[in-house]
Amino acid sequence: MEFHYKTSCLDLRQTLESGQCFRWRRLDDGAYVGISGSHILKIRQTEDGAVLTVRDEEEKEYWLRYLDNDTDYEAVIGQFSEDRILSEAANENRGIRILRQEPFETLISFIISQNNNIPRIAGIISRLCENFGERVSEEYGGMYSFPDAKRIASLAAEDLAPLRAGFRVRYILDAANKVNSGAIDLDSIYAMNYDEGKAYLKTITGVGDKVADCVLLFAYHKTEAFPSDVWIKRVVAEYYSDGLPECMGDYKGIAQQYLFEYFRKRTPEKQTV
DNA sequence: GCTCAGGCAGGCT
DNA sequence: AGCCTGCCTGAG
Repeated sequence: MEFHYKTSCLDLRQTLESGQCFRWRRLDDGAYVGISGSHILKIRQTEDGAVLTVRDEEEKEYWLRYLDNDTDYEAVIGQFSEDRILSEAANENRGIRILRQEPFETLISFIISQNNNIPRIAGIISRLCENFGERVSEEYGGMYSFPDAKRIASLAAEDLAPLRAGFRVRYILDAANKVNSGAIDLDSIYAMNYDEGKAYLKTITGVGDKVADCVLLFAYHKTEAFPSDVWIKRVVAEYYSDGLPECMGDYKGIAQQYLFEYFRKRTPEKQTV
């Protein structure tokens, strides 16, 4: 079925190519195809929102949640208007959504992201899914699920060599083992506050402040998280050395995404694409 | 050869 | 607590 999702503040390119997710593919006609869990979506931009191609009503609801339909982005952007730079960044990138992704996939993806660049991160994740995920659909040349913790925990470091993930392999295995054994219960993090969730995630080897913040923001939608990467550190050092503006409130994570895009666009020589 | 990529662990002070 | 340093891999 096709569902016409009428909404503001949803730009597929800004959202799906923002670096918060790594598995969306852009088709020749401009539409995007993605998979999350066992859910598959084809989505195409329209003037007033997007058209979703899904199997049934239940799938539609899954994807609306994934796309963070419940957050009022207009209101958040309005709140940001008190800070000139943030306001400009937000308005220029008003189509960005903070996705609600699957926790385990998000955890592994951002462990892989450390000291790495986006094309390579996407390549490693793609090889992980093709080698160890399940081929859940023959559409679009074959769609693979993200392997679950049990599957990855069953592997040895040498099995993961084809990923070419380097020193991150032992982190991937530690995370999968902790989740598989129950030492880490990812579902329990939904009910935790930001500080609790961060401390909990950091008990996984290979998860530091940055990775924990990305997981809390892009999987659990804890918008207080402000992932501080090399780009944002430069921005904060130059414009917010006295502290982040009050108007960010509990939406620091959304502000971070706007600022990240805004400044990344303005330093093309640093881009790796 | 070199540096850098949306960092982190481990060791040091 | 805060500062180093090394790290797989591949592109420029």
